[in-house]
Amino acid sequence: MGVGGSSIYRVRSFEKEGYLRLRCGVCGAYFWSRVPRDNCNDAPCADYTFFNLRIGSGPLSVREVRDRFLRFFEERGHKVVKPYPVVARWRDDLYLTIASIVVFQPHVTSGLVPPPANPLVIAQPSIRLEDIDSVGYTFGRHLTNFIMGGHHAFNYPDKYVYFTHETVEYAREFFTRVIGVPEDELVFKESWWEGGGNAGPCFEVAVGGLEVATLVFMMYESMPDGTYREIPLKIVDTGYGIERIAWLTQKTPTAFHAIYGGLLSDYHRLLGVEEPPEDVLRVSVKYVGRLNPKDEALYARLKREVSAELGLGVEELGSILDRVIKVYALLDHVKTASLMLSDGVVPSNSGEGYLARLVLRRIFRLLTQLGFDLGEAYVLFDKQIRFWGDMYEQLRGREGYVEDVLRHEVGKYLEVLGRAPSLVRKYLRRGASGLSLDELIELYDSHGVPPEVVAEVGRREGVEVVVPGDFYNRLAAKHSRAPARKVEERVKVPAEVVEAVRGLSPTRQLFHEDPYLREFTSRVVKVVGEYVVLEETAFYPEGGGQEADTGYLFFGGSAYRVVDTQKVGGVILHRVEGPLPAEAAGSVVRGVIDWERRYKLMRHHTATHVILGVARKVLGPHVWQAGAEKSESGARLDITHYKPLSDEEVRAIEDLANKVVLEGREVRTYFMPKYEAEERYGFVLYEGGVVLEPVIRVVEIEGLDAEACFGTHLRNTREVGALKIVRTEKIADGVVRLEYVAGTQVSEYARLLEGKIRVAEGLLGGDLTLRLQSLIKEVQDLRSRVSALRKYYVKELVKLIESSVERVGGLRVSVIYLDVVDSDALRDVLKEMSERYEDLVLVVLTPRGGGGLDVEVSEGSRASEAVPASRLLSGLASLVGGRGGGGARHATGYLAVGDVGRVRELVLKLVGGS
RNA sequence: GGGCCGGUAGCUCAGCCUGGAAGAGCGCUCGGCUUGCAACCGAGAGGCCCCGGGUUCAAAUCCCGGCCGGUCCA
Repeated sequence: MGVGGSSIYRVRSFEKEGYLRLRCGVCGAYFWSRVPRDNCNDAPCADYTFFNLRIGSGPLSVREVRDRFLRFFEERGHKVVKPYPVVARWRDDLYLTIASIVVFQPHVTSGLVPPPANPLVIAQPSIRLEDIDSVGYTFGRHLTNFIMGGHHAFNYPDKYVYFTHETVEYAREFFTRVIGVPEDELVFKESWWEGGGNAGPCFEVAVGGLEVATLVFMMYESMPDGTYREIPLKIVDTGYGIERIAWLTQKTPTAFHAIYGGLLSDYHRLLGVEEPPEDVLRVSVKYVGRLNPKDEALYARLKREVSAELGLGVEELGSILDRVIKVYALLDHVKTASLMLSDGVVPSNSGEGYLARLVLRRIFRLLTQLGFDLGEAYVLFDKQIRFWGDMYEQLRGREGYVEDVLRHEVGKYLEVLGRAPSLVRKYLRRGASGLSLDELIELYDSHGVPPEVVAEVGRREGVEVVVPGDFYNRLAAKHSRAPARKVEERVKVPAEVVEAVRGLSPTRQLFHEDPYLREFTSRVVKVVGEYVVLEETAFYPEGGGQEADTGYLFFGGSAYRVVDTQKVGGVILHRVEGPLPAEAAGSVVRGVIDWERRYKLMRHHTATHVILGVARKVLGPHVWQAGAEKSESGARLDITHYKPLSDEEVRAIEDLANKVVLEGREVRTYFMPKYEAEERYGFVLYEGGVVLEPVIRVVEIEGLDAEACFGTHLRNTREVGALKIVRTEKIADGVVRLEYVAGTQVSEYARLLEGKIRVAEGLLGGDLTLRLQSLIKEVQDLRSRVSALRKYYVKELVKLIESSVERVGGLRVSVIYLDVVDSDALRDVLKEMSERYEDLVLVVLTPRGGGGLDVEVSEGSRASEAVPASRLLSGLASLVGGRGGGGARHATGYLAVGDVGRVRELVLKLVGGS
């Protein structure tokens, strides 16, 4: 395939059309152009000059560019593939669809599954949040959502489609003929692409300072040591920036004008921001290609230079740009959030939900800065949904959900902001002056209070808070030491066993052919220690959230208990108690599974599909499985939902689920090509997890649910018997857990409840409710009696103290011994007495385990000056042994003697002697 | 999934760093002042200091482990 060295960049078209290989005077990269030029024609090396080009196509909308792009490649033998959701549910290493190739990773790129067509073309809505800070400032070069036009060819060792030459020729032809870019303006810059563990050379295609496409030739795997290894599959991975191309053809001052059309004016009007004169934008846009406005110094320079050129005040220009950039950012962010939400993302504090919240919070912050009432934010979403509804079909019909979630998120955001002032004041109070960077970071990191808000509160408190310009960079630096640790798969089968069964042919899965099969015979393939491999088996191996089967293997007149079943590759391993003799290999065994256990598992598994399908119906299509577990005794299912379930909702789910059970819907299981299944059922298929096989097993409950699932299921929902939700709980923000039981476990559960009630009634001696009522009354009576007695106790105590007072050196001293202690009442008395008599020294002794005495010393204010309580106590302790301490008016401790009389004498002596 | 912050009266929180008699404001109850209300003045009730272990003479406070909430980052 002619791969290797830099020759990969020498493609036929360049030679044929007379392109020159040149070097950029700014960035030093090599590039190809038909005419000599000093730079690579891409920002930031070049200014935007595309406004001055004559583009043959005339102005094209985003939709028109997309359609032309698809048609162009369709006419050249590419099959058009329908776009995928922006939330990458088919991947567990990525939350968002960040490029068209993501749609085919990792199942196709790794070679496990053939692509749906080859070559193919797709216009994939994509979301990238890493440049979210720049959105608006660059007038549209950065966007958080865009349509990536990708044509892809997958070259296998035994099937070659096309590679570099054709790819470059397609690009040349598309841009010159379909879009009508003058060929002399077309530049192909040599570059290197890396991502997702793969790498390869690429061309960046630039026109008039604008990069409009990237042509990647994925051919290496990035190794951990930084080197590359060639992979057997060579992939053409291209990305055409549909929005940028539309901008190029429309030559509007910003990409937002080109993309959002009439929405732009609507947003200005709604947000109360005046549209700036066109020359302000025209002049500014020339600079934003070159100056990165995220850098504050460069943004300031941009304002200076633009205002000089226009003869406007820097201040005036600055305030225009600051506001209009926020409008642009809002157009972009609201569209991104709408796409994410309508794909069913539930905002949360983890997972993809967090990314949705991140975008929403930025929106709220921008709106607040523009003085817009957050309560009205939905209007902005509504506009976008209407505007884009016929181009992005997932947006339609989700308005209610978007509005509801939005209201909910605004509420949460306002709550955080509401907490901000007191929080900031707290930080201000404890510091000497102002706030340190660490404190600012902590406020944002731990409490979600952005530094602007901190500064604002600080101002109102009369404290100047300095926010460093690179705050967010510093924050990121603080977080960079947190490598995402790979979740370690729990190893359930020892490595040497895995090694020993490698290469064995897959076990025939009788449990799929007939999930009701309880007994079978099979030849033994291999015995590895306590593990047995059979040719075929009805034992279900743990997987798909269903526990492993147990049972018996019968061999040579003995029964061997199967305690666990696991699957390694396609080989099923039975772990038996008491090893099977090695000579069993080759002979026939009889297997019997523990049917009662298995049937309970099947009931709970099918019940789980029912509950999920029903929850989606009751709560809405944003409900996704976030985890599940089925056991013999019950099952639980975690679903994404943005608020806790009400009792009514739980009841509705339970009722509808039982209705589905009663209706006796068929549960069908079949194997189906992956793409056909996705087309038919959508990505709800992957509720239980991602499947990396060309043919997937689909379990479908008629009219309710279809999931890719490995588990064993009932034939009909009627067999579930009955369903009872026994508990719901919010396990994380945006995730609700449902626990339920099915079939005979419902009666088991009822029995459990009954048992509890019976035990309680046994303890109470009668009817639960009646006895509780009378008990409560009894407790109340006892309480009032106790408080009456306590008053008496207090009075007696006071009498005791007063009658035992001895005068020593101008102070009253009382040493009393109590063997029944009501410590709350005692403390009250001590406090009161020491306040009443300022010359009182009061020592209370109570018995302590081991023969010693607990001591509490309480003194009036004057007494405490003469003989501080703690000194008195330590004096005692040093004489008789013990420890203790406290303050001048109160001290506690213990003494190592039990002789009250002796202690009394010592106290009198100590007080008198001081 | 990980980091950080928090959980004390009905509510909002202080006290925790540096262990020694559980606090404030609002709300509540009663009384005073008022034609009445609000305000004001006075008195009072209200606490498993999230749970479980540990250290200590002594834990709201220190240590360990949980639970719950918040937040930031993947």
